[in-house]
Amino acid sequence: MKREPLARSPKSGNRFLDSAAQPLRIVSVEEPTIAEAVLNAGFDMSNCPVRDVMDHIGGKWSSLMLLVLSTKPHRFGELKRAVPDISQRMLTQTLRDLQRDGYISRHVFATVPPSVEYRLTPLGESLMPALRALVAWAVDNHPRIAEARQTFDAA
Amino acid sequence: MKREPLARSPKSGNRFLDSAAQPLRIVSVEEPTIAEAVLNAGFDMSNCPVRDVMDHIGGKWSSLMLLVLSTKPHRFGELKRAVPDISQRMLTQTLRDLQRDGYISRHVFATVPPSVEYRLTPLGESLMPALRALVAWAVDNHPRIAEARQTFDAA
DNA sequence: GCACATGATCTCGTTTTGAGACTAATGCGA
DNA sequence: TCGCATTAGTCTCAAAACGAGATCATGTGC
Repeated sequence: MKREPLARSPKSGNRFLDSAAQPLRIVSVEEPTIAEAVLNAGFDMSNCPVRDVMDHIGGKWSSLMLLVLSTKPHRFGELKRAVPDISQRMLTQTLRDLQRDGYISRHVFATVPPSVEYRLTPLGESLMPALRALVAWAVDNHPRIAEARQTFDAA
Repeated sequence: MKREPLARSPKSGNRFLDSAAQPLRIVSVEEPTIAEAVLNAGFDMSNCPVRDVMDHIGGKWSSLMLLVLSTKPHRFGELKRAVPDISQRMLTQTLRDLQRDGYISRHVFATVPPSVEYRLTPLGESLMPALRALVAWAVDNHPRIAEARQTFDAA
């Protein structure tokens, strides 16, 4: 259990507005509250869906799983072989989290040995364009990132 | 040990499928390898840029930082206030990782007390459209996810 | 019997994250 | 002048997440 820590308690709340009461001295630019920043980004912070969603699909294996499942449904063992360096433990957990959030569905076949198939739900499908866009960006800009990293590490 | 509290050592920074050290096992006969799956998704797995990039911008705070910085440059303290529930330690680390990968730049002003400003680089800016698309999706679909989660937890 | 394959869980140890105290030089009020 | 706040971080320690491997139940082929 204890699968909850990922879901931040709502009352650990973000008080974005108290910053408005803090005038700055040195660099006199007034700062936007998180509410503003986030509104500029195009969403409402009131119940912070961003972190709620991003923390899940941004998990170490989640996006990779979704990507693999977007090609066709996979069984547990297929996924394990498709992503060789995921531990069985994390595979189980990632799949369950994805299922819990409604991105994928799980179908058990009472064969012997039993087999379990995972596939994207419509909700999961609807995420793919945005996810692929991010992946495409990653591919295009990976060299630049590698270069920046090298430069940084040299210093 | 390997405390290295803040500076992630360059060598440990690449623990995701180091393509050189751990070649993909193309063992499966009947199912698509990760390489195939990922090629279908539109990129080359040979040096796995996806996890390399996704694991960073998909980090717990990275995307939020980028989002906030996309509105305007921020100082350290501003960021801290803008995202009240990030610890100073994680803020420092997130910013340094982002800087290392070339998403943001860091400018120190020798005022007193000293101030440090962070801002998006052109590379960071170029990521924003894709990131915003993901955020937009998150906002649009958050209710569905919450519902799925509730349904799942009920069972 | 015995090994094998399935999907999943348990235990253990390592890595990453979180909470909070602590640093430096200086400005401010009392 | 004492004390306290400011700046951007660092340090320590505990908690959480993660990884590797063993284990489980069960039926098939040998």
